[in-house]
Amino acid sequence: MFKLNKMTDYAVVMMADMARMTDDMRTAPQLAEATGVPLPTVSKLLKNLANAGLMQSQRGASGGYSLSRAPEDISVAEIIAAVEGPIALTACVDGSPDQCGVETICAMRGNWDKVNRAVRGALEQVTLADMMVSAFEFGIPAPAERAGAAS
Amino acid sequence: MFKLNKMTDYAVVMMADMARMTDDMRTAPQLAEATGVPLPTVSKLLKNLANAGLMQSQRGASGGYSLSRAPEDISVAEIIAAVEGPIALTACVDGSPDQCGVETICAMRGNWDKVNRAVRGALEQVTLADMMVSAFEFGIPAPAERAGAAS
DNA sequence: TCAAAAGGTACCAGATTAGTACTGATTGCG
DNA sequence: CGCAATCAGTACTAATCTGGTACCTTTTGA
Repeated sequence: MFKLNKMTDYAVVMMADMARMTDDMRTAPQLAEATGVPLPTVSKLLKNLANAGLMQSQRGASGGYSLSRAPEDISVAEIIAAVEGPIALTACVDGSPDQCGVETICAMRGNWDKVNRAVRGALEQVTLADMMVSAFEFGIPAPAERAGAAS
Repeated sequence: MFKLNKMTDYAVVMMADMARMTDDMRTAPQLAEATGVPLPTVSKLLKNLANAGLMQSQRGASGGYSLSRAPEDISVAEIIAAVEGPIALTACVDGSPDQCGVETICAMRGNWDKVNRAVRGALEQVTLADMMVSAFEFGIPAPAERAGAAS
């Protein structure tokens, strides 16, 4: 299905949630409360996002996290990369030299790079700001509507 | 990581292999031999590809499979869709009504559709013919080359 | 009628993921 | 100074998913 990890889904939701209140810092428990994602998971995700430079963290009492950039400047590609590692469709294309024992297959691996580039390019076009638009500006689509097409 | 299933990888390899000899029909055992992919797996994949209309199957003795279209007319998107189901990055976007119990998350699900469309569009640009080019025309890229770059 | 090949279903083992728990490090505040 | 709140990191477990296998049925040409 090509589905991305639930983690990435969470990450985008969390960042979108933070994007709505950029002024103040938010703690992991606050975000867990706001999104409904279990706290340990939120904490882990925030750590990854901070390491990737998408968030700034402030340690100590009254610390917390905040977006390091404007939502328009954060692409979905970056979020995915932060949570799941570099965006690549096959296991064989990055780093690991010889884990695929089948020659005929490996002969084609280089071509997956085209696909990777295409996908990465597409994901870089979509920003965090894009992900917020309809939900918070145009209202949430009615449940009946979602049930038919996309829930 | 965003990696696609090994199945899809196999599928592309198999189809590319078949594309090189469109004249005659090929059987599952032949393809398994040629690609090094275990026979039962090949068989399962061929079935899916045939159901998706990417291949034509001929039952009975001296039967087999053949591509139903020219390699230039088969997109990677189609192959992925045939093997892994419809291309959608989240589990929640197609069909299933209420499997995500978190409201805040679901409020944003509609926006993943943008990402899905972007990715699907990108994958539709890459054809099976594209996947064959360098491997069989320009030669296989050196392992050292791949190890360094090629994200 | 037989054998070869596709079509289908069910199942198992290994790998991966999501989630939890625990411990350590940093910093603001009383 | 020391406590408490918060981030940081590691290790572990349970559950899901994937890749692969086995077995049987159906079709069809010789």
